[in-house]
Amino acid sequence: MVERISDAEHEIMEVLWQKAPLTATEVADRVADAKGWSLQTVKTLLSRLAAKAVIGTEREGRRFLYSPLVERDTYLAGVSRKFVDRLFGGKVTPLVAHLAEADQLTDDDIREIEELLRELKG
Amino acid sequence: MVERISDAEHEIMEVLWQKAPLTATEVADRVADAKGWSLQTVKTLLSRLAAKAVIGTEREGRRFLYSPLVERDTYLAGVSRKFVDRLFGGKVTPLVAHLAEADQLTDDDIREIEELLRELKG
DNA sequence: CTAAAGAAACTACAGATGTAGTCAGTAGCG
DNA sequence: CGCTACTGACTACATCTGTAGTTTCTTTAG
Repeated sequence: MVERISDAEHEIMEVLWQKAPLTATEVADRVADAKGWSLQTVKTLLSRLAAKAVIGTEREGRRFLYSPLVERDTYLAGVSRKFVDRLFGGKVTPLVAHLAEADQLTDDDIREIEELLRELKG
Repeated sequence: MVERISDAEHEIMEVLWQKAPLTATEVADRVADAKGWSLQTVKTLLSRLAAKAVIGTEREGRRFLYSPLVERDTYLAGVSRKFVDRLFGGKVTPLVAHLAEADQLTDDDIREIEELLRELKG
């Protein structure tokens, strides 16, 4: 089981999932727009992720290169599962129903999901 | 927007959503099986929820009766939305796809969701 | 060679969270 | 009427999170 990743840490992971390996400074540059964190904050988050063995480090001269050790898909699958378990007793239908009620499903979404389900059955 | 409810607090909410109003002791009894928390812990959680105005209190003699002030549906809708936004860019399809890949959708689930979608389309 | 700049390591610190313990008041039992 | 037990209020404390500051080492420019 992948260790819990906090919200801030998740932002860092998204950057690394998009491109890796990256140095701390490169990661900081890429989150700067969205979050405006200082370089130090990003380094702290990278350290914590490394401590959890969610990312790996590789020395390159006097700095480190960071890369994810966990696939985005693997992580998302785990988190989704926990989420659905905890809030919807493990059933996906009520979740979809909720999102639908809250008008968060467009017609396109519905078509996409239907197609996906057809494939699953096929 | 409903204030953030922590995991432990959520357990308490589930009890109150199932039946309310309840006294602190009653809530404690109902979570005891699942979580084994002390009465004091439950009281602390109830206080925190009350401080967040997620539950309301009503004096009954020398004790309090607690009831949810937020509907379960409302809460779930908000949380689901945040979840899907944060992890799947707001798209439900990839979430369903993930759950499906992880074999967390049974044939029955698929049929249920298909039916739901049919209804949504009217 | 020396000083500045960059990088990691270590330290900080307030607020949230999980999990209680203790204190003080009150209501009922004997 | 005094003591016991139940209840809420207040206090505690370690860990996690968000968000850095400070120190120390090293490399590179002048």
